[in-house]
This record gives sequence, structure tokens and C-alpha cells, in this order.
Amino acid sequence: MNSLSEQLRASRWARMIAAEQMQRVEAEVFEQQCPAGTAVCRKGEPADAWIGVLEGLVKINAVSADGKSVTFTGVPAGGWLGEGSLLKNEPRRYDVVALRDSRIARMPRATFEWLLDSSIGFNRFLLEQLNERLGQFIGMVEYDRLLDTDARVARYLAEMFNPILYPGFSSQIRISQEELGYLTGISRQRVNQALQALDKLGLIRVGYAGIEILDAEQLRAFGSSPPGC
DNA sequence: TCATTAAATTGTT
DNA sequence: AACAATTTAATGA
Repeated sequence: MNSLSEQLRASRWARMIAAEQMQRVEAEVFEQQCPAGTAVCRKGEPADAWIGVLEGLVKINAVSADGKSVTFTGVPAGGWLGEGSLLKNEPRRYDVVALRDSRIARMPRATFEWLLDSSIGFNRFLLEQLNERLGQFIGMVEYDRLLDTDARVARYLAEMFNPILYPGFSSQIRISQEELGYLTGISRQRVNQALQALDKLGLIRVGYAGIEILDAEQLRAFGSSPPGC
């Protein structure tokens, strides 16, 4: 098992800040266990920390007044989230829930703001991350409205590949079809169908408790031109 | 190391 | 949603 500092040093933003800054970060970031199904943070809570996923998988979702749950995105190990609420100094706007047993890192608000004030590299990282997320969400609106289910699953898998948001992801994605269902808001059965269709097309290979990406380019493009064109 | 069992995940109705 | 089949992980000889 990797230690907290090792994993912090391996994160993408850690390479963009100075060594002495990293020392303070390592001293102040702490770790937390989140069993599957528990909340990492809830909507409405004050945003007191930046959140990193060290191990496991979490989803960001909102619950409407009538109890419907909408998942915006999943964040696997290596991803960081929650900078939006920290930057705007407002309460959390979404729920973050662990899908698997997860180890979560928390960087206190003070540390986060100090980095923001003192490190150009850190600012650059945040800029890139925010930009990626913006693109991700714009794409999501398009897909949700225009595309069929197969294409949504294809896009989602391509997303898990995003090297900016989710670094260190190999072409082997360890995720069950049930988890994919939670993340995409599609039933497990339908996810299964979509995966098999994509497998037939040679874009991915479906295996036990995981998926291998064979052609990320085409996966991403799958949505742009619906089948049959 | 191999066989047996339990648990997780997938494929189908 | 429920069921059976398949794969992985765990256990003990």
C-alpha cells in the first residue's frame, strides 16, 4: 500500500510546485477512509478542503427536490475535485459519494489558498483542470440530449481516459458494469448491451470486472457522428 | 501448488 | 428484478 506522501508526490499538481511548498502540503494534507456508499462531502456543507481520491472511486451528484439523483461525473483514484466551491468561497453545491471503499485526501482550505497565492504552477494546474471539466460538461449536455445510450457509454469510457483529469489511467479500466450504470445513469442491463455493441465494433474489449480501451479516438468520436452516417 | 468454497460480476429472461 | 453461469479471491490441505 502506498503511503499518503508518496501518492501526493505522484499527483500531477505536485510536480508543478516547488519542493519546499510540497513539504508544507505533505504536512497538512490528511487522509480519510470512506466505505462504499458513504458521503465524502454533502451539498450545503462549508467547503473546507480540496479533495483527492487516493484509492477507489467516487461520484459527484446532485439530488433534486423530488429525490431524483443525477450523476455528473465519476472521479477515480488520482483525481482531485472540489476546487470550484473553494475558489468561490461558497458551500458545496453537490454531493460526493464513494462508490467503492475509498481513501480520500483532504487539503485544508488554508493550504489550498496558500498554494494559490504562492505557486504559479499550481494555478496553471487548476486552470487546466477547470478547462477540461468545462469541456467535459459541455460535451455531456450534448450527449445527454442528442445521443443514444451506446454513444453515451462510449463517451463516458473515453472520458475515463482523460489524462488531464484522471492521470495515470492505463487502457485497462477496472470498473464493474454496475458501477458504470451508477455513473452514467443507465441501467446495468443497458450498460451491458452497450458494452457488447462497442466490443463488436472493436473499440473496447469487455472482460471480467473491467474494460480495456482499444481505440480511444473512435470512442470519443462515436458521439459526433451517430451510427449509420 | 491444487482443490474447494464463498463472493462478486456478468449475461439472460 | 430475479436467476443462472462465470470469474475471482480466500481457505486449507
